Amino acid sequence: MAKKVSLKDIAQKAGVSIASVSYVLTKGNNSGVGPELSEKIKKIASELNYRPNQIAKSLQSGKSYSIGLIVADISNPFFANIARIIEDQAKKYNYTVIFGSSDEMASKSSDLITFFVNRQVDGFIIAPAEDSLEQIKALQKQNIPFVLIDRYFPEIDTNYVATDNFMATFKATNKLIESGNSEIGLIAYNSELYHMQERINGYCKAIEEAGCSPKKSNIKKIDFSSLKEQINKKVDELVLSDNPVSAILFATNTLALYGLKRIDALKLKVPDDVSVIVFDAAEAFDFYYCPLTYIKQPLFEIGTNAVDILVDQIDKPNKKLSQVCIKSTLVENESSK
Amino acid sequence: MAKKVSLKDIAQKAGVSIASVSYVLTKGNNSGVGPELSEKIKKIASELNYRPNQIAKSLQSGKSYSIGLIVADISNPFFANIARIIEDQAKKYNYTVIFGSSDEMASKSSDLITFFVNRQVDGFIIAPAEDSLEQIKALQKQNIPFVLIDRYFPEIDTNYVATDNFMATFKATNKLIESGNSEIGLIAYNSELYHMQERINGYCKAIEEAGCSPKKSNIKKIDFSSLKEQINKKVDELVLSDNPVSAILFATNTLALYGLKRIDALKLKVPDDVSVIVFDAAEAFDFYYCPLTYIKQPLFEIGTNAVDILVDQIDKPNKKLSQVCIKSTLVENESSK
DNA sequence: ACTTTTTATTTAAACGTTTAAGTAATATAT
DNA sequence: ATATATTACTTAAACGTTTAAATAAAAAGT
Repeated sequence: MAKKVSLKDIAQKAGVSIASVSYVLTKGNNSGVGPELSEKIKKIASELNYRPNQIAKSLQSGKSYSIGLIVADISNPFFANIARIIEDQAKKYNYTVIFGSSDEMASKSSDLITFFVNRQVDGFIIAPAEDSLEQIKALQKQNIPFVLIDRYFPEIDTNYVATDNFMATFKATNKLIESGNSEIGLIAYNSELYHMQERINGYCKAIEEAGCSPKKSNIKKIDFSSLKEQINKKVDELVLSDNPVSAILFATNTLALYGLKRIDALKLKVPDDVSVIVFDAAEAFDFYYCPLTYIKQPLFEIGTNAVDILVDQIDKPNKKLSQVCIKSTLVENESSK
Repeated sequence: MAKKVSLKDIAQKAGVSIASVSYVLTKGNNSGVGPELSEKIKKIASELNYRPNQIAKSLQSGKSYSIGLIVADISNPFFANIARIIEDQAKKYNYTVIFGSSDEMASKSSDLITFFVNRQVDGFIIAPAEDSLEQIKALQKQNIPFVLIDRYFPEIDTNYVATDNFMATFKATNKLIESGNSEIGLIAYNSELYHMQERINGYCKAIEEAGCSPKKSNIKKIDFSSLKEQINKKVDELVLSDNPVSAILFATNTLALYGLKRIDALKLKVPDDVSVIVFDAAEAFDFYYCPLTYIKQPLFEIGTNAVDILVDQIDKPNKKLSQVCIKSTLVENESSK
C-alpha cells in the first residue's frame, strides 16, 4: 500500500510548518493563517489528494467516531434491518459502525465487547445476550457509553430502546381470545431475558383477564441453540395433545418460521385448524398462504433512537439515562380469525 | 468515559520505563526483560485491567486490522448472509469489519470508500455498484487492497470472487426449455454490471442453442431505483401479451419476490400457468405454495474466499491477483416443471 | 585483573494529528 | 518615537504504542 500523504508532506512542499497546514485544513478561513499561504496550502493539499488520517486524529482526540453494534446475528432479518437503520443514522453524525454477532452466547458477546473496546469504539449499541448482565455492568462501571436495544435488564439502570413487549403479546393474546380461541399456545425461547419474560407475561396476563389461568403445558420454551431440533416436538405437543390448542402465538419471527413449517407438514390449516399470530414481520411470511396477523415492531424508531441517545451520551457523559419503550402495533390479518 | 489505563500507568506503578512494559506485554517470555520484573509488570497490568489501545498500535504499525465491507444494502438477506460469513472469517484473522450500504449508487459508494479510507481500513471487500468502475480504478491506483464480490469488472484486473453467472442462467434456462417451455421471459435489472450482463447472456445462449433467437420483448429490465413501480408492468407484459411466456427466470431474488407477488395477484398458478426459476434462495420462498427451483449461490465460499484473499493481499502486497469464479448449483423443484 | 560478551533496562524517535505557548514582525496607539 | 497590541507563523508537547539504539551492570573469557 503506497504511503499516504500526511500533513508533513504538504508542509514540506509548501515550505511551512506542520502546524500551519493543520490550522488551514481544520480551521477553515479563520485559521489565523494568511490568505495567500492558506490558498497555497489548500492547493497543495488537493494536488496531493490529502486525506486526513482518522487514526491519528482519534489518538489525539480520544474519539474514534465509531460505534460497536452487537446483535445476536447480523444475518437475521430483524437485526439486519436494524443494522441498516443504525448505519444510516450513525452516518449523519459521522460515525462508523462496526458489528459483531453474539449468537446469543455470553462468551461471544464478551469477546466482542473486549475486541471493540480495544479498538476504542466511542460507544456500543447492544442487543444483550442471555447471561450477559455482568458484562453490561462492567461496561457501566468503565463508564463506556452504551444503549441496549430490543432487550434490557430491568435490574440495572441503563439506556435502552425497546418495544413494549408486554402490551404487544397482551393485545395479541386478547385478539386470539376474542376470536374465540380458548386454548392458546405460546412458543417462546427458553430465556431469562426480560423481553422474552415480558412477552410471556403479556400472554399470561391476557389469559388471566379472560378468567382462565395460563397452563404450563400451553407454554413451550425452546433453547436458542437447538431451535431446529426442538420446535417440531413442541408444536406437536401443542396441536396433537388430548386437549389441543386452537391458536398459537409465536414469540419471535424465527420461531414462527420453523413453527409454521411444522404446522404445514402436519397438514393443519391456518386459521381453520389453528390460528396464528407472530411477533415481528418478515419477508418470509409474504408468501404464506394465509396472511398472518403479526406484531409490528418499530424498527426505524428503535434504530434511530438508539443512535441519537448513544451519540448524545458520548458527547455529554453526564447526561441522564434515556429509557425508551415504543409501542408496537398489531397488524390484523386472516391468521388470527 | 473514564481515562483508560496505558502502558505509562503500568510503568509508573512498577517504577520502570514504558519500554520495559511494552516488551513484557508484547513479546511474552523472550522479551529480554528479567523474569521477576516481567512477573511484576504482568501482575500490575492485570490488576489495572490494562487493555492495549488499538488506535495507538494502528498509528504505529500503519495497520488498522479493519476491513471495509461495501454492499448494496446490508438489510438485503443476500448481503446480510454474506456479511455474517465475512464477519466470522475476518475474526479468525483478528480483523474487524465496518460496513456500509451503497444502495447501488456510485455516489454513495464513493463516499463510503473515502470515509473508510480515512479510517485507515487495511482493505475493502466490495460488491461494486453501477458506474463505480472509476472508483475501483482509483483504489487500484492508490494500491489499496480490495476484493470484489458478487460482481466485478472484466475490463480491469482485480481480485474478485463471484458466481459463474453465465453458466447459472444458462443451465436454468436450459432446464426451462427441457421442461417444454418455448417462450421464456427473463426479468433482470437494467444494469451494465457484468454479473447482470452475464446472467442475461447465459439466458440468451441457452435459447440460441435451442435453435431460437432470444426476443427482446421477452427480456425485461428494471431500474434498481424503481423496482416496485416497474415490476408489475413488466410481469404483465410477459404473461398477458398476445404471445405470453410460459416461464420466467428471475435474475435476482428481490426481483423474484416482487414478481411472484404480481403473478399471484394475477391469479396465475406456478408452474401450471407459468414456470419459474429464481436466482438465489431466500427465506421468503420457503412458504411459497409451489417449491421453487432456484440457483443456489455459494455464499459461504464467496465470503470466506474474499476474506482469505484480502488478508493475504494485505500481508503480501505484491501477491498476484486472485480471480475466483465459483459454480452455483441448480436446485430443482416443482416450479420449473 | 582487565577486556569482552551478555543481559537487563532505558532513552528517544517515530507514527500523524491537534493545539497551547512562543516568537518574530508588523500595525496601532500614545 | 516608543510602548502596546495584533498578526502570522513556528515550536514543541501530547495522544499510546513500538522498537532501534544507547547505557549500565553483570558474567564470562583471557
